[in-house]
Amino acid sequence: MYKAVDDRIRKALRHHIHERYKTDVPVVTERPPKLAMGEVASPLCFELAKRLKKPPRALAQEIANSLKRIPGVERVEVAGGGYLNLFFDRAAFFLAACEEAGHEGAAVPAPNAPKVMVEHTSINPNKAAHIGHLRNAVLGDTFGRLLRYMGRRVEVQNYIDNTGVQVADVVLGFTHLEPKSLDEVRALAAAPKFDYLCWDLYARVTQFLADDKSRLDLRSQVLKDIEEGHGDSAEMAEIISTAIVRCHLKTVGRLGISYDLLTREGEILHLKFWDAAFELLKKSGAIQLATSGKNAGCWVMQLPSGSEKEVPEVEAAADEEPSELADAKIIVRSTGTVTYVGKDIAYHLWKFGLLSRDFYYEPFYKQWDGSEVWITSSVAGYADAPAFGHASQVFNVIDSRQAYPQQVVVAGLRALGHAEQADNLKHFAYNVVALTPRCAQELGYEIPAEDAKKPYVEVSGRKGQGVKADDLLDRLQASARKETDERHAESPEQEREAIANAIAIGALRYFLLRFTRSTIIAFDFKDALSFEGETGPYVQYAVVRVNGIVRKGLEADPNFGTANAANLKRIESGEISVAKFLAAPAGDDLWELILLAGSLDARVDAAVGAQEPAFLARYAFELAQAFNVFYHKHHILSEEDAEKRAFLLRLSSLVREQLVTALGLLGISAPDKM
RNA sequence: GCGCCCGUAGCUCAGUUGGAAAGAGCGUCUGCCUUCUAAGCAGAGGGUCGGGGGUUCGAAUCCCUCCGGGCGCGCCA
Repeated sequence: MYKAVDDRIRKALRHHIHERYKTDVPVVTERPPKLAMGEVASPLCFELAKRLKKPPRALAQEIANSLKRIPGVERVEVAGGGYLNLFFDRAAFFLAACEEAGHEGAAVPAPNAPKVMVEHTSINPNKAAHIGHLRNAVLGDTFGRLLRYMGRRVEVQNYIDNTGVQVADVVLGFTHLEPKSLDEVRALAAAPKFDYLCWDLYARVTQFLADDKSRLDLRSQVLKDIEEGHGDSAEMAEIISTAIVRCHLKTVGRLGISYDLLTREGEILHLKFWDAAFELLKKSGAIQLATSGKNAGCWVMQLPSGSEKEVPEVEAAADEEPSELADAKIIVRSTGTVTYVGKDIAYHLWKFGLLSRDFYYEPFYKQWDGSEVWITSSVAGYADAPAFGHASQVFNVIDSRQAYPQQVVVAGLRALGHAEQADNLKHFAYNVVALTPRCAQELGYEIPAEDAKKPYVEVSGRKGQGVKADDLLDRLQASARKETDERHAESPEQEREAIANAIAIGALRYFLLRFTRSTIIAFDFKDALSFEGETGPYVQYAVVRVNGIVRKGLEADPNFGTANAANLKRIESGEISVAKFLAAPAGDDLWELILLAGSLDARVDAAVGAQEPAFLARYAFELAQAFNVFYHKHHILSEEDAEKRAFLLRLSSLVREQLVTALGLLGISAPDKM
């Protein structure tokens, strides 16, 4: 609601200034620091003053006097050196916010609307998921929810690198360290906690390879077999990666995460996506064959150098390649094999529907929400598969260390003449999850003395270090369950379990979302397991409190519900006037809560615009906090003025609706009680 | 060496395109449960926004420079 009024104001100001002064200045608005300064302010007169060479305050006064009435705005004032302060019609805002909260969220997009693709999770299918993977998945999932809420058509993909070295290493573990037959591996893969078993095995393989470098040849052979897709190694890799993917889907399912499609690297290889992309790249001149120098024999891509300060050194000897080709990115090795960036370019051409090839598809797994996730296939698949791909915009949720290869993919699209797609390919970058030194020590990892003083340390997943996602979830669940059991001993077991589950997920998702993307999260059990302060459960608790009011009201009076419904109508019709409860200054605190509750649209818009789910997490917390203050100040059920009680009740449920919506976008549910 | 990110309260972090007196949580100290669940609320204390220049009517925010930290730059993925 706030955004709607703000948009209206900006539009009116822009129009007014254009008409009156025959000039255009950027019309920026902001929330003034104090309520006494109104709800929307604009400093545009400072800029206008420069253009017109007139004092800003005088201009502001002129505009305030001549501006036509804007719906929803009660009055305009001039403040400070020339600010325009606009004051909302409080009662109208409240009624409109209530109206909007009932059916919030955009309409379902048309089947042929432009598609936004979000790729996230993309965990190597060779071991259990850890906390760092969860940050990726939760960020991507939340962003997808936000896009859907804004009415975009969204397709969520999870890329599976089932033919890479990481899977090869685990195959090597089963063939050389254990050793296990194909059938034995098949049996292990069907048993629970296979991802944990591989976690440990992978760490052992890392050590095995480090002990004797010549063993890397073994790995190369396994990798080659897997890529070519034949032999026992390939079959074992298939068994392992498929089973691990199921483990991952189960783990992220606990957090309410699902996908539309799993795309596998195997198909990109087997269906020759690269061959098609290679032709395009060669034909367009996007890549060149280096004939001399250190990259001789490789097909390379020259990245547009962003800076002009590149000094054209003349150090290159006559027989050397011009230096551009020497420091270009290698796409095809001198052996003729394609690098991973090359495959990624092919994959992204497919994402945008620019490749002459497509995958086959088959249903793969029933997800937590009952939906079926599809997986790519090399053999003619289901005719009734949904139309995947053909995105107009792509977001890749990938950690920020991979910024460079992502740039190469964008440059590749651009070099092929797909400037629009290059612009619409966004690296949704985030920083990794590290551990606090204390946490690392708690887990038994040795850390160097100089690292012990740092705020965070990175641990090695290759060595089997890190916090496994399921372990963390189990701990959260157990902790929430203990608390729930103490508070609700009388409730049935199943209900207590469900409450504990909601709290555990709320705590974890909020913890991962409260940090902005560029922040390195220093993970610590103490913070992650907290249910107090700025946490998910704090927000859930505010919702529970509103539920509690209604429940208590019903307990005290069986007619509470019908009386409520009647009062609602009287408020909507204006029979009960809410303006008197909101008039300044006595009504300021209530108005402030309403204003915040009505600001969900603005915050969602900002979160999507900045690609920053943390904005919404913060909003949910702020609103919960404001509600808690209100809750302590106004005792609703004992309010003697019946009209005021009705109003306070309506306000409470408005807050609840907005909190539930915000939490839902964060992937967090609010239990009835907790 | 080149590129990207970061430096804000004791600790962990916000501060959405430059805007009106710097915020939150945790921790510390002090209060508040016979009234809608204290997973809560109120209050106290705590900051040269890494240092220094500059642009601007206005800078934590933009530019330069220095200091300190992280990451990336492979015929790995």
